[in-house]
Amino acid sequence: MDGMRIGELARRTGVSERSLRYYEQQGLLVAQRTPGGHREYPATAVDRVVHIQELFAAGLRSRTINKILPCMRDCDGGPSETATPLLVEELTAERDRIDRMISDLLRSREVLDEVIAGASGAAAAA
Amino acid sequence: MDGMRIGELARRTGVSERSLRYYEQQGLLVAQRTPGGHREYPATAVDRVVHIQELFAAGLRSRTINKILPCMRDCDGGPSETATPLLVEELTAERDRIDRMISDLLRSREVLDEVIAGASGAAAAA
DNA sequence: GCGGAGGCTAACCTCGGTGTCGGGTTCGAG
DNA sequence: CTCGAACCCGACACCGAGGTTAGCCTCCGC
Repeated sequence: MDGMRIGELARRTGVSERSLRYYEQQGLLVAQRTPGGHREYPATAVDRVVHIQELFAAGLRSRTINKILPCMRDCDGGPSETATPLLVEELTAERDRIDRMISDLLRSREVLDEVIAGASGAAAAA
Repeated sequence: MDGMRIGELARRTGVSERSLRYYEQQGLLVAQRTPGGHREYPATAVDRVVHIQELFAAGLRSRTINKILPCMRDCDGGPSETATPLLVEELTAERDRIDRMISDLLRSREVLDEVIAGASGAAAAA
């Protein structure tokens, strides 16, 4: 129920051990250490890692996640820090970046569709 | 009117010499060589580079562009190769990949919006 | 033929998350 | 106590378009 080591956390979250160590290196995840130096995670770490994964999946960089995490409630059970307007601004900028990527990709798809249509037409004509 | 070297092509297209050499390395652009080894481009290269740029701007990778280019008419004045069904299939796969990226990003934006909403709410509550 | 502008190649760096490898250490069951 | 599994850390590879540097060579006008 309580402590687990990195292997089990990896198994439970589906995240590789490598990534978990990376998260720690980036300050996203903290771990107690056994006297021998092995990482020891509390049960709440599972949820935290899941949160981190969601944010990574959202295309955010570790630096950004680092700022967001302390503001998320029910992330670690701890009291959520107050979100500064600056943070909100940064997150909004981040969302705009994603918006731009989406419209770029939509345009990509259009171009590709045109090419496909042209290619199909050529094939049909030949 | 006819031949030009890499510097002029770069100037006319606004693409760096480095990129032009990269395009050649990727098989997107061919160049004659002078006896001394300098690249010699025909006037039509300008249009071709512009096409390449459009496709890059559309977010396509060089590998994809490499497949598309020979099928585009009025690209180089040459006869457009007949699009094989295989190519159409590959392009369609590429479009599906882009579609997946788009839906991933849409979900990402949702997640981010939730975080922003939460953060704003926390700030408002504080 | 000389000099400067322009071109050539090869090679390293960027960014960021993660796979992978290697060599050393620790844990825990038997 | 011993052995194997699990863990530690550091470091390199990767992807992709292209910036940048270094050292050498070519082109062309004078």
